[in-house]
Amino acid sequence: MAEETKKEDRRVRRTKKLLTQALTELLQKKQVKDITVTELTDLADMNRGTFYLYYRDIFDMLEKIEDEMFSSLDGIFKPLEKEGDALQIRPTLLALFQFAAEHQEMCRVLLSPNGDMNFLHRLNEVMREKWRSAWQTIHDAGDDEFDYYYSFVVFGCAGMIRAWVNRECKEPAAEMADLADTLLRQGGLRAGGKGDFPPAGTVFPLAPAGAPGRKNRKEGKFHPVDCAPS
Amino acid sequence: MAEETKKEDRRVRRTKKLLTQALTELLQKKQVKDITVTELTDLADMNRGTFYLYYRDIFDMLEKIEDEMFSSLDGIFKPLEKEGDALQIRPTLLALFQFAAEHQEMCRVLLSPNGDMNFLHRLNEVMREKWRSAWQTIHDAGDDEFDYYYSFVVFGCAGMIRAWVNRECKEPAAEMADLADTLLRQGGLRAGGKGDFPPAGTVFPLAPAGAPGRKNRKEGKFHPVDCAPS
DNA sequence: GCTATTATAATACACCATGTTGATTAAGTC
DNA sequence: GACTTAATCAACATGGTGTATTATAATAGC
Repeated sequence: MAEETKKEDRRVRRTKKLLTQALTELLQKKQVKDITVTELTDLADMNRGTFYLYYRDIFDMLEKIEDEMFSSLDGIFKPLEKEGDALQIRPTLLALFQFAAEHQEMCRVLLSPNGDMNFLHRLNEVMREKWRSAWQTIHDAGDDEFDYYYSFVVFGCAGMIRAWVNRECKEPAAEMADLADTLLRQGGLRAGGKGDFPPAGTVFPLAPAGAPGRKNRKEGKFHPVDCAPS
Repeated sequence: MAEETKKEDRRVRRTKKLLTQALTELLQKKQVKDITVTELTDLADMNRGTFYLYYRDIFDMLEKIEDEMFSSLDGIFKPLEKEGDALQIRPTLLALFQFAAEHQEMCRVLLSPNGDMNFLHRLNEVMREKWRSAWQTIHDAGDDEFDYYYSFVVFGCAGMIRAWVNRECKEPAAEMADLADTLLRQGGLRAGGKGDFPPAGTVFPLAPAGAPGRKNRKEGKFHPVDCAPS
């Protein structure tokens, strides 16, 4: 990952930065497949040949950007998984949402309709082993169930992140981590409910226009659970 | 959607079918962006110009295929949402997994690393209103929370489907619906657990090599909950 | 079965982004 | 200030694209 410890030439940094900015801008308007190298370098105001000095094509560039994002994500996770230590679900969730906030624009683009499935795939890969230990600690079930479980969890969190960055990360990351934590522990239907939770098999009537709810709602706060200190 | 009620010419059906087959085959090996019209029609053994009679480019073709999939999904959902009737979570989940099984190959491709984010986006749109009523029935929370909730649910289910179709839908759709139902009602961590579920904030120790669990596991069955009759 | 209709094949064409090269100029490093 | 490296510029062959035109085959309707 960090095979280039020595700092890059200032010109290289500048070039890559300009290209990344231009790509981010273009991705707001059009799909990746419709972006040409010509228009990218044109927007970045540099020679087209310069692009090929670093990237094979637009998709390759996107992948390299994701590389950097994931190596930064690894950096966030590392202190949480010292060998022999413990996996902490809440701090891991918090780290994930902080990561999303830091790379807000790119996350918004990558999880948008024009986005990149490979991003989700790689996120899945990265998270997998982190959750396996927690899963095995409390479950009898085998690998198959774990596969479905963690796929649900990671994709579910990605969905939350998608909605969150689309609202420009209005809520603090800690709140999102709390919400995700609650969803994971209490279930999507139960979390935040009124208390009289219907059992499985319950048929929910279609809510009328002036539906109940949303009155005694705490200002900007969801349903905080206590948080494990790091 | 069904703007063409009159049956298409047999030749048209044949052409579209051959093209779809060829595209599905190519998508197993390479990314959408690397597939050319030339090689597609070459594989389908037809003239290149014929492709342009129906599609603008490869991506347009993929989108049209998704159109047909979603209209079929609508067909599955319709009988479940008669006006004035009730939204039934479990049957809806079952319909979703049956839909995925029917379009197994295409779902596998669309949710793969080479897949299409727009597919997830459209799935999100379709499911949104179906869950809102159930949400409002039992929650005080407002729209923001709902956004995060349903994004979590839909993406989470998509993750499960992804893992499922990657295993060639080994388990019956009903089992997957049960598992999803349990995940939604009891939470991802609690579902299938040993009973002594740790409270929020618990720190999970990293599981040792020969971890406990996976012994008294029921053959091919997860954790069935009772199912609401339609 | 015959005819009118329509889809596909066959071929040709201009267009443009691509990817690469070699020489030149500019910028950064030490 | 000299050395090193990055970015520019111009040029080029390549290949897929999208479209048009004509010919041929399959289909649908009666």
